[in-house]
Amino acid sequence: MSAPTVYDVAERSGVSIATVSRVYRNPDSVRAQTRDRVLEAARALGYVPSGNARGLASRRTGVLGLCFPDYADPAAESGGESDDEYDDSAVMLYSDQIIRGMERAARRHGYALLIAASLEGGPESLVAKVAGRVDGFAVLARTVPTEDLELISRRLPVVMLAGPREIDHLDHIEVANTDGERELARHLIRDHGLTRLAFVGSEEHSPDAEARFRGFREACAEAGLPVPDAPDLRAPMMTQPEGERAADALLDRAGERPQALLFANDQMAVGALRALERRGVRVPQDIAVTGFDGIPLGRLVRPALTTVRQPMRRLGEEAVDLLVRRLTGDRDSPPVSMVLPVSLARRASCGCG
Amino acid sequence: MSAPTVYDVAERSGVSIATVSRVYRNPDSVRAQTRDRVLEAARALGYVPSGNARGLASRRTGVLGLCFPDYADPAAESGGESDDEYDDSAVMLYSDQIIRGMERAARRHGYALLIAASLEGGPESLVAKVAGRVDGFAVLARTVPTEDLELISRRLPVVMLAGPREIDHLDHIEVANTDGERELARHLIRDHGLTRLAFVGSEEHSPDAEARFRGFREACAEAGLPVPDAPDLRAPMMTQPEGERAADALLDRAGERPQALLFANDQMAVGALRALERRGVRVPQDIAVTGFDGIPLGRLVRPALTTVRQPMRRLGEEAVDLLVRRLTGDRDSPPVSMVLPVSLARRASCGCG
DNA sequence: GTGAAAGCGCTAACAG
DNA sequence: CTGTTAGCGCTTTCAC
Repeated sequence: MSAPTVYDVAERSGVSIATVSRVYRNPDSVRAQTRDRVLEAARALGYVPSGNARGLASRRTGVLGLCFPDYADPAAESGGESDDEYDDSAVMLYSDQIIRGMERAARRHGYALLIAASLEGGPESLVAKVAGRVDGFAVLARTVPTEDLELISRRLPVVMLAGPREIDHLDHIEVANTDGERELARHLIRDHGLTRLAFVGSEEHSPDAEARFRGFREACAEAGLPVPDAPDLRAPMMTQPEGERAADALLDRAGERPQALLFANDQMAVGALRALERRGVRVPQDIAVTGFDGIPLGRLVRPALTTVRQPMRRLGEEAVDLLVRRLTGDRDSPPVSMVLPVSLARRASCGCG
Repeated sequence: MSAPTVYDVAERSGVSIATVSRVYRNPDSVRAQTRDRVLEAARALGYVPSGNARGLASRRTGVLGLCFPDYADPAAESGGESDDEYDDSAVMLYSDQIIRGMERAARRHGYALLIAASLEGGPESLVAKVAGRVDGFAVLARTVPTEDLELISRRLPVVMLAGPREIDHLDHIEVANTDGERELARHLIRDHGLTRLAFVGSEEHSPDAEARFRGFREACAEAGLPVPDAPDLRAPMMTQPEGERAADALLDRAGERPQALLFANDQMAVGALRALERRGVRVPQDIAVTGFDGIPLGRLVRPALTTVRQPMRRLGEEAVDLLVRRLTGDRDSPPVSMVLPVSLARRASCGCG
């Protein structure tokens, strides 16, 4: 009943355990005939090398990891209102895309991928579990307590994804939030001739939203428009319902109605679209709406949402490449901080397409 | 430089390694004061338990696995023609959905998920790698040589996903291909009053396509329509280009033009849509088109594709539940064969919506 | 509640 | 090219 080991295979094929090991590790270092005997015995016994034992002995696992928060999914936050029309089988989450990117890249380098979403703390926390079983791993921003990361990163390569750099000496990859929003606002101003723009940020501590707001300000400054000190509105959370509420609030304000609503993310923008439709305000004729992220849902809604697309897939790939670099010698070159370019998706909600 | 171990922690906190181990495994079995000392020492040293060592000693990893083929993605097969409009960030692949389902379920049960797409064979094959590092795993149909599975399943629980049951004594989950296609055809016949239906299958050995064809036949029989012995056409592969070709071929045939084209999968149906548009044949007015699978792309094309949606997400969840059952005692109850229900998505391409 | 000792199954020098 | 010999870092009886 208990699984066969190298000893069983060695005995059955009349060689030593070292040779069995070699057959699996470096087949060419064993005479073909011997190798075949070993393989045959292994086959007969149903032998499968224990990854744990190998890992223990060789101090490497051949596995890379990814920790992501449960809530890392803007799309998942929509909560109760699961429009059957947009059932979640269609909605690709951030984490899904990162996983895909990492999996591909990992495979190219001969690694497998271990994924885990945040559980609860304690000594048996998520990170510990992952960290103990991989050669290196990526963490989506704010998934893991900084303190834990600090600790773990002393023992194996860690790369932080998205979000701001929380720990100086860790490798870190983010997207060009500021550039993206600046370009988006610039497009609205220059190509559509809009001048009264409103930016909706977040009350939550969101460095991403802040960076985007900075981009917005820069575009205003460039164009000689008034440069706001703070977002026109901060939503309590960056969800669809809050976007809906935000749109209502902004339109109900006294004074001239803005010509464009720039939301810090797509979820809110999609919510806003709904509010505007309800109020009979036409998009983009009466008002333009934009988001940020490039979630697939943005393409499904009407009008399709103009937004800034984040290259999540590439984020995952770069993460793996970085980890592999660290694992293959380059252990102590200075920490990398990489900013991936984003791209503007001009769709109907701003008057394009 | 080398990572601290239980010994280091034990020494620093003045206890034995057994106690250190207990703190991580069963905190309550250690006096609070002792525990805190240990935890503090661990923290100070940057101690992270080695998953490999734990796995070796305890004979369990707390990890479940998934092997999926590289080509498991109907959506990925479209190959060269990457319509920028449908960039892949929007396209959720089967494997992505299964991963998501498995990850969620695994997390609920306290497991992490190890994923790996097929690499190459050899002793160091994909399965071996995964199999050696998990407590049990799921395999997408035809990812892994039957022979290997046969072997491995002697040592740990394996569940096969989708496709037909290749190995009798393995747990197996599939979707209701026959039921789904039957219902789809019935809908065309009863609700839209169509009588000349053409089914496009595959030349490849595809039990799924065959099962769907059976459903088609049953619906025909039920309705008193002629029951074909074989699909009206078998495409060499179930891809978009082949679907395009198939539509052309079918329309070029002598005799009355069919009123509906039922494709064995969405990819082909999407290709067909393109062919029909090119020829100026209107869908659904001149001819109805249906697919099978429920890929997101089907919702983006115009007209939106009527299809049968497979619950991939649930497939993943059920797989995990099954594995966990096997891992918690129920080792030798007879193999399960589960068929998940599918659902009809009536959209514009059949005349609905 | 805590310690001592014996492996878990493999890799990694080092010999031969 | 193959065998010998130590561990890798932890869990697990079994004592105390």
